[in-house]
Amino acid sequence: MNLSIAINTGSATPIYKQITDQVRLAVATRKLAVGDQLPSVRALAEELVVNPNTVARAYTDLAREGLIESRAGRGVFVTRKRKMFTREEGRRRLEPLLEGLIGEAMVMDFTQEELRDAFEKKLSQCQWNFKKGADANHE
Amino acid sequence: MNLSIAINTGSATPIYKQITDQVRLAVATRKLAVGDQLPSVRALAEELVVNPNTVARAYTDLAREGLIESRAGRGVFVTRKRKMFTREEGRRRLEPLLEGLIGEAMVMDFTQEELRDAFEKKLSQCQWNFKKGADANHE
Amino acid sequence: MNLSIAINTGSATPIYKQITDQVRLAVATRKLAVGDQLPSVRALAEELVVNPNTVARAYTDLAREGLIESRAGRGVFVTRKRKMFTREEGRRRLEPLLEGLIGEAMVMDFTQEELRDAFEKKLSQCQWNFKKGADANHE
Amino acid sequence: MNLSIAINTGSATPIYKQITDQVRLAVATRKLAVGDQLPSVRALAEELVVNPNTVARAYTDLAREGLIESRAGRGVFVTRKRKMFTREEGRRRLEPLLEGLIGEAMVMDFTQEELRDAFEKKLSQCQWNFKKGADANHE
DNA sequence: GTGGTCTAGACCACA
DNA sequence: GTGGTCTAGACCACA
Repeated sequence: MNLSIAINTGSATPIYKQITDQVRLAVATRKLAVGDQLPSVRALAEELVVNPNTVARAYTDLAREGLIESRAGRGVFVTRKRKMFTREEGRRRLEPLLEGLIGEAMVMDFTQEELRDAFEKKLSQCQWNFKKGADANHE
Repeated sequence: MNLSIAINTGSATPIYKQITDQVRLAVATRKLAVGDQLPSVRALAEELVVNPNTVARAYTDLAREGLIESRAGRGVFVTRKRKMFTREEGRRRLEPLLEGLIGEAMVMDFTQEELRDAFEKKLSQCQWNFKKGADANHE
Repeated sequence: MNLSIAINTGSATPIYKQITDQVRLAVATRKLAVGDQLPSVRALAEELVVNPNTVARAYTDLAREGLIESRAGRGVFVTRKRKMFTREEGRRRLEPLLEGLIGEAMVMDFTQEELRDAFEKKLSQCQWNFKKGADANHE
Repeated sequence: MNLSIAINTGSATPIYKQITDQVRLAVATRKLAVGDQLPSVRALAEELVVNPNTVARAYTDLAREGLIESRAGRGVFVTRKRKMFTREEGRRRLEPLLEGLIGEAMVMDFTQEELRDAFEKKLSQCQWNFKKGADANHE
């Protein structure tokens, strides 16, 4: 299992969110592929030294997003990504993240160029569906 | 005082954060200049019909960032913004926000191009210091 | 607050699901209108004699569906219903419920007519968006 | 033995339930008649490549419903389906399923008409006893 | 041994 | 007083 997650207990972002964010990123960067099994709730909890409930919470969130699927008695698996949300909803959910990112960069005296560079650099590490309309068959 | 803040009580973003974000933006876009006075905690709380604690919390955050300064008995003023974070620290803090944004964009079925467009569009709406240190010669 | 929820602790359906189902139905039958406040997590937990976490879990699910919105320090409110999910996803989620309903009716020796009657009767008590395309302005 | 069961290990529905559902459907659609023999627990487990416990669990459920009967040393047979629930009990058990279906349909942005269509479509794919007691004269 | 649900109770963020 | 997060630990469903 090539999934390595790092938790920062001192951070303001809740642990469960750190987990979901990193799993999503692992999928985006192809570190996790469709069909791959994730560590069991208990195993990951032990590894990260957090409560199993916290890991379960993260997994539940990811499952609700359709990114993973948990099968009782068998484990948790990465699923084929489906188009779940409307365009509208997607935009609505992205907005505060964009504003938060830009606001934070501003506060920390980044220039627009620096922020753009950081953004592009991160983006270049990811390889999720490139082409517009690749999911066109999903209404 | 040309500061106009709009609070959306229906929003998921906490009120105190709506205030800090808008003050920061007002400074970034030069709607507020160094030395300008902000409304008092009580005055703003009354104007926005929110709890004074909430305004106080926002002002405290802004003061900690070095963006405003509260001078006892005289009021609250926009101050020279000091650099609080090293580049290194800044990047470390930006990282999870970038990752969160990208992960969410993937889940929301955006393509990389669409995310980039949304990012650039948002960025173009801001007009904060383009060049490093542009703030410095402002005092 | 005209919301009355009845929990059956003996049932196979988890408590949190009984809560979400009944809140959804209350919205569908217009017992709850947009903007209405739901009982606080603690209040409902006390009323139903269940753990606050269980109520919180139900509220979290409903919030993720976009049916309600919880505002820290203020309470939980019914929101304007938005189109969140793609048609595709909607169908996918409805399928097992339809199959479960029909299968259960079959096992219990209902005739198709009886099931249809029960279905239509329940449906007639609901009054959510009637017209096709009422949500057309979304996407 | 014209019984063919297809297991979807990727599905959210537990395997044991996939089995019971398909056996019930086979009986309802007359693919399985009273007196027909079902594969043994071990044989079916091997055929489906699932844990024998899982098949046993499914058979136990079906036996409890009175749909099949396991005769020691001889095998498992389809038996006359006895009515296990009174109308009253039946309706009580159907209620939450109906409410769950309708609530979910609303959340998924279906109109009442669309839900009705989906319901009728699904119903038309089943061919269980149309008339009350049609089962009785089958023995 | 898997994951899912629930309780009891602590502590924090927000208003 | 709101809701949100996390822990510890029990018990159940499933394989």
